[in-house]
Amino acid sequence: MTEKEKEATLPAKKDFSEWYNELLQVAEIMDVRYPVKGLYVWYPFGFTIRKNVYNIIRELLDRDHMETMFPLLIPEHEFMKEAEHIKGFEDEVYWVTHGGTSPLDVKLALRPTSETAIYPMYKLWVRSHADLPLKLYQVVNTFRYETKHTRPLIRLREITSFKEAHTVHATWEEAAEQVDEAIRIYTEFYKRLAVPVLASKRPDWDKFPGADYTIAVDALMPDGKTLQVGTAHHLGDNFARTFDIKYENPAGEQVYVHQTCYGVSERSIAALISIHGDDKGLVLPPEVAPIQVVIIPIVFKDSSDVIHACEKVQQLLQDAGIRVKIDLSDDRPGAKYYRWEMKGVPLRLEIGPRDLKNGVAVLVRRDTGEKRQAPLENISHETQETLEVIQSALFEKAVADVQARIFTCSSLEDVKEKLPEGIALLPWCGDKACGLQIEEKIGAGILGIPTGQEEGHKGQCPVCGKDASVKVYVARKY
RNA sequence: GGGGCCGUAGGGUAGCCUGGACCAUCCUACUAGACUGGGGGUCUAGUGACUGGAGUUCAAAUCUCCACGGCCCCA
Repeated sequence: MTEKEKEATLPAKKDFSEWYNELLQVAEIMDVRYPVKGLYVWYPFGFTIRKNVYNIIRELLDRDHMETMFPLLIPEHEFMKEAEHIKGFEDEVYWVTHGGTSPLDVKLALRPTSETAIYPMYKLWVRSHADLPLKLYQVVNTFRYETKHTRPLIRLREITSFKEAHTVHATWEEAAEQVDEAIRIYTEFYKRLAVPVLASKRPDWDKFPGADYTIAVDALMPDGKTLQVGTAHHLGDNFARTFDIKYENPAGEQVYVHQTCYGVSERSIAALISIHGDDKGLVLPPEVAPIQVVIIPIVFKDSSDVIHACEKVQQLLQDAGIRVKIDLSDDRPGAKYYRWEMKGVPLRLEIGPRDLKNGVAVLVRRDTGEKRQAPLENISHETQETLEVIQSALFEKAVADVQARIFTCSSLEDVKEKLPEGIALLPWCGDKACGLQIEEKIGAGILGIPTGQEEGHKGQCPVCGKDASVKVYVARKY
């Protein structure tokens, strides 16, 4: 087969958009053929990745959050309570208007997010300072009527996997601390996916509708655009006043609570796939790979001892807690290599008659292609160790890539030149008018002020020329 | 928000402008069998499609309109 024909299976990664769409299909993540715009179907293989990814976020949250589940439908009068919130979402809400053939007296919204479903109940649940803090989360689907270009896992009409946490605190300061904690949790979560993220405080005009402020984490995609993959919002007492959520403090006074909410979605999986994948297909970090090791028996006529050896190895690996599969299909070995490379299996193990004679197996890393022999006698230890090496190698490589694509700039021309590659760091005076002009002049967005940045003299604002005390991330956004 | 292009087996294409028969064609995929087997195998025999609706017509994959879906450009 010629090189050209091989490429026909999957476009090169440098053609990122085509590569992404095709990969979802060929690697069996999502089937994009569902006949409604913006809705897609999880293949079982993709869904297993999802399961593994969400197990991690659950593990992290379950340390001090409780999982819950609220209804999908929100009555109109609750949804319409918070003015800012409505303004932010009204254009993208689906409404249920009929029960059978009869019009409903009260229209029901399909949640675009769940604040207005949850907070009427929080009003009932929160009575005293002893009830606080309250930290709940749920993993649910949400609906947004996107009119722009929809894209699987990234811009959806049904977000199938929205993990949203909603916390209640006694004071504004405690809530602020929870927002920081949320960002720490997300950073750890993404590290487990081997995805480096940048945290920044969103500018005021880009915060969550109804929030005091928003801190978000972004991932840098291969095409140089950033993908917002997690947000944490300080809601102040805005929703508490709207939904009348109060507690009795030790002094016996009724006071409004302070709240936060924070979420991640299947965009996490979009980032995971895009950042690590290559021209041959998926590259999955061992943590989330549905199959961590695939064993390819190299069989000739009558080579039942090869099969037996493979089964024995499979058993050993399974006992060590490794997700392992033997490919016994009657394809040629080469065809199997390509198939499992497409599926992103981190480690391939080849065993043939030649290896048996030598008492070894051939180990092939998916991320580097590196091939080496390992003795069969301590195969499970070798495998385990290699998987760990791959996991951290993927993260380190991704971190280095992001670092190399953040550019310190001082002028708008400079930013324009650098943006196709990645992210710019630019001084900004903090004035909204200047910020909007920056965005307009370079045709990109201000992500925000990097968290942890110390204020001080950072140069001149490229618009008004005044002294700037902060630098902001600027990037082309999804 | 405005404009343009497109929709043919599971996937990729030809045919459409200029309506017509025949099993519509090729690559791939899938099914069955045989030979094979250390990087996408070969042969044989099969399976499978004109997005949906309305209109024009003796006749529609082809022309017209609407819907749904996809892609691109501009703001």
